[in-house]
Amino acid sequence: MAENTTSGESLLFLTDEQLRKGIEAMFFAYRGFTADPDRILDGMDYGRAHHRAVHFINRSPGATVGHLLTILGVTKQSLNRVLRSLFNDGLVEARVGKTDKRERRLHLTEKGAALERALSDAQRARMRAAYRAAGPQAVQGFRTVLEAMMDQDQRKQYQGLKDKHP
Amino acid sequence: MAENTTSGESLLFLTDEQLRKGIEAMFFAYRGFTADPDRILDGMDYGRAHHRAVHFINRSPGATVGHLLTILGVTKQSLNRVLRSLFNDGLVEARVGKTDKRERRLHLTEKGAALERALSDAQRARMRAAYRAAGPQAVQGFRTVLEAMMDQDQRKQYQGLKDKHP
DNA sequence: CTTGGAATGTCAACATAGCTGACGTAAATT
DNA sequence: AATTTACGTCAGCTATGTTGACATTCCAAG
Repeated sequence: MAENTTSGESLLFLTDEQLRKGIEAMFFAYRGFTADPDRILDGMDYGRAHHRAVHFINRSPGATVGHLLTILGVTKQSLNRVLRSLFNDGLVEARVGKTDKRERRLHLTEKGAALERALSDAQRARMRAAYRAAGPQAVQGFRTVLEAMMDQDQRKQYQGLKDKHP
Repeated sequence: MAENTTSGESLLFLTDEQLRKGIEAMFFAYRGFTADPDRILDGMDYGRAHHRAVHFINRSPGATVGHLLTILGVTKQSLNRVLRSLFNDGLVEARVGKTDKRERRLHLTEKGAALERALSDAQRARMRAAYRAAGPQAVQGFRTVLEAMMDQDQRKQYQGLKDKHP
């Protein structure tokens, strides 16, 4: 074995050059990742922020505004602008909380669900193609590295994302 | 084998739920990915756009403005605003092209290189930690999936990024 | 040699999506 | 009754993107 090893394992994947390539891969891949939904949203009065809101409302129906705020990591003023337009256009509706009437539980309307479907179909199609081309083994690694790249809090939110929420 | 298979290979990794988790992983991971440089830039008069410019100028010293434009995928007006401030602050300098005098070949100054180092050190540190935690096998998969997720053009740019350019 | 087009800069105007700060209201909690 | 929480909103600012129009310089081809 001519390679530089530590405890039997090559560390060549930790060179600055390799890390740099990883950084650039993230940059270019993220562009691809958002390209298709962006194309759909372009022309409508919506943008990436609306996409994210609709995505997570669909993902956690009945989520409160506060919950959405922590997931998206933006200010309430910023989110509110987005939600307002989604309300006005009838894509999202808010139901007053049962136990706590201050809360507004968010739900997609049929129209909102349709947009969400269009957006996520496009995004999933790309993801599916990439997954299929790369194979299950690679996908496993992909997910592992991404998870390791998150902040603590983000990782928790990510992992706890199946629960319909608090 | 109790799993659903096609040509001997489980396709469970292509379910909508798996794809959705992949999408969300990209979302949260990208936040982590940019968090550290953003923290450094915050307070200076610079933002993510400056980071990207400095990164790619460092990566391909002598690159022309046009080259940078195609890599970054923004308009010249947008890039110009960024470059102007980098010039004014003495982080980047432009040398007139030897053969084609219309071109401006971009280079980092010592000061610019210092900022680039600070930013990329931070970003690489996170990447390194993630890589180390995930292991070489996972990193391989990570890169494979990301590459498959890019657009054609982006992939070419990504792959050809070692060349010091035309 | 002239001319067309390429590489670049720049002015102006605008949109999106983030931010801070301040204030208001209703409902829950103490 | 007083305080805190959840949410909304007004106002203003910043960063980064966009179009469109126009000028300069210079290479390259007719």
